Amino acid sequence: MKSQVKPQHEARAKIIKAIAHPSRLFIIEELNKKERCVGELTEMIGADASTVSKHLSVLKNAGLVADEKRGNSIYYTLRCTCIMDFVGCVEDVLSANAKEHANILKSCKK
Amino acid sequence: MKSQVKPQHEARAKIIKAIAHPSRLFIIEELNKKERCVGELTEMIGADASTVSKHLSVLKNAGLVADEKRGNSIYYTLRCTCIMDFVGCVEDVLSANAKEHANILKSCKK
DNA sequence: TGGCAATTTGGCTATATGGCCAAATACGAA
DNA sequence: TTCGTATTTGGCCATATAGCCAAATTGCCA
Repeated sequence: MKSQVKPQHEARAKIIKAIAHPSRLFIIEELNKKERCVGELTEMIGADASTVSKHLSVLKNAGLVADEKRGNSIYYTLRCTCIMDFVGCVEDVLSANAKEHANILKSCKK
Repeated sequence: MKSQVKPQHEARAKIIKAIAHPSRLFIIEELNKKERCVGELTEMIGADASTVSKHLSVLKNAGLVADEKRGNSIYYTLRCTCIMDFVGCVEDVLSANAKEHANILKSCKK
């Protein structure tokens, strides 16, 4: 790989990796609707608070969310809503996969 | 997490995880330009052919690329070009992060 | 058929990740 | 200051991933 290209791809992969987890995807979608504090997200996800906190720190390190302390909770917000567009693209892939799978099944029955 | 929501997020995360690797991002970008066989990609990336082959199978399993045998090579093509739009979004995040980082440095100097 | 080139698979190791628990920290309120 | 709540951090284990090498496979072509 051209030497210059690699760090660029590594930086991008880091961001995408931060998104690539079921709970973190869920968090991103929730934060797209409205800001949430750790406790709320923890309850919605149903995992240990420490686990959710770590997910949030992954998202924060990637620059995808911001946090703000208010009262005695910390509220997280989504910094880049264009991520949600991407979820649409992923859904397209999923439905294309499902369709293809159905076709394979159909051709087996022939 | 609502029981119904989880499998959906797992399916999405699987796809995104497949994209979240520097070499695989590189492959996706190359295939967006034109189809390529394993040997070409291997040379461009500079890793072992078996490694590149495994990356391609990850992408294929996710339904992101398709392969077609021609001559005695196997050519891979990108199935969903909307992924490239997403890379633009990731770049936005990266440049926002860079900007913020610069601001922090600036405020330290004050 | 036999050999060659392209690709994939299996096996192994090193490293990274996700999860829980327990403990530490931060901070508002009494 | 002391208590209590919210959140984060550290430690640990189980699992997943990336990489290389070696070996197996596939299919073209002499």
